[in-house]
Amino acid sequence: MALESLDKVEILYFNKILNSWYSQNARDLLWRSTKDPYKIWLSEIILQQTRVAQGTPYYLKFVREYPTVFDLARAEQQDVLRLWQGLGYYSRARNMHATAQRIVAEFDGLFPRSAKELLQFKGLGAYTAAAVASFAFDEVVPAIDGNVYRVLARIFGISADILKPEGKREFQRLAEGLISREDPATYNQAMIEFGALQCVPVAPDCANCVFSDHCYAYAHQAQGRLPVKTKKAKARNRYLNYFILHNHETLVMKERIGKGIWEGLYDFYEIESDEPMAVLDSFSADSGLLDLLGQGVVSEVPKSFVHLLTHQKLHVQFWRVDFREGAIPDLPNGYKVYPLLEIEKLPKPILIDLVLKEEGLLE
DNA sequence: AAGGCGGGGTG
DNA sequence: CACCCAGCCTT
Repeated sequence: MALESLDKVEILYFNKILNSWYSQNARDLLWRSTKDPYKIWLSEIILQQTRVAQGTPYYLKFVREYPTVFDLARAEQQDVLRLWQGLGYYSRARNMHATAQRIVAEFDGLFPRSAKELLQFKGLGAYTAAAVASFAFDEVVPAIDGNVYRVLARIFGISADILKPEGKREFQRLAEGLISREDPATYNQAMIEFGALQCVPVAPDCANCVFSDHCYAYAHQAQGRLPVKTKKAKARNRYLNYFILHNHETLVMKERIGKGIWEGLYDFYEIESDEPMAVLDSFSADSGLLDLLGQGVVSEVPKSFVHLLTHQKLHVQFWRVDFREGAIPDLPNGYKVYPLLEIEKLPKPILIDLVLKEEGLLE
């Protein structure tokens, strides 16, 4: 479709095609059959940068464990993180918890009804605020996520960078013109669904698309280069050495404090370097560790893993260090001894959880 | 404006 | 292997 000549008739035509497609192809997703703003908000936070298939089990767990915003607000942050474990981007869980507490304390548990008001809460950005206001309260605001950017860029041939503010404004203007005034919620759901099912990132089936006669990208074979997104830096390497200090019934762990990956989660005694290093070199950087190892028994050869994050490539080695009877001595600040039975309750990076299970220290 | 933040699926 | 995913926050 030609963007310059977009008029009322074309907008109506666009919505007619989109609605028709959606009525025949929409998936039956749990959070679509409710108008409860709490559940809609919960689903949107979980689905940020997360596929439906991956997020659905977590949505079910959270709705069961915390059926209302009051239940979530009352929970301990550690329990919320534990339920979130494995989903990634853990700041989402911390922000969601803080927002639930604000909604209860300042708004009697009632979500404000406009996207503009919803933006004040942690974890609610432009997309999520619009999604909640539209889905729960039928506000006429376009919810533009990665799917929608892709659909708009391709059909209308827009080459503005979707990661830059200027580009976002251009898509925002276009979407504000397209959105249905009569049923904005269905319009938003349909756009997102169309991007997720039909106008997919790689190798879309354009020959069998309801917009094939009107799509700029199909006409110009530009599907591969639209939308335009500036590239992100390559992942940097990090080298983590973990020592699993334990005896028969206890295990040493620490909470990750402050900025960086896995904030608020628990892992083991750790030594890190920016380069691959001989194990002995790492020890010399930590005299306390030498003392500890001297009093324990390094019971297994190291196990190594490569754990990929979007922005970091972690090269991780684990050692088991067994202490016989009695206490594990002289731990540095932050490290604590936990009974094995309590380890299960702690929120942990998925890699740490995996190793604990492999080592038979956790069910 | 740029960088940081998880984990899993797909070709 | 690269690329992507119902983005947001901090600096």
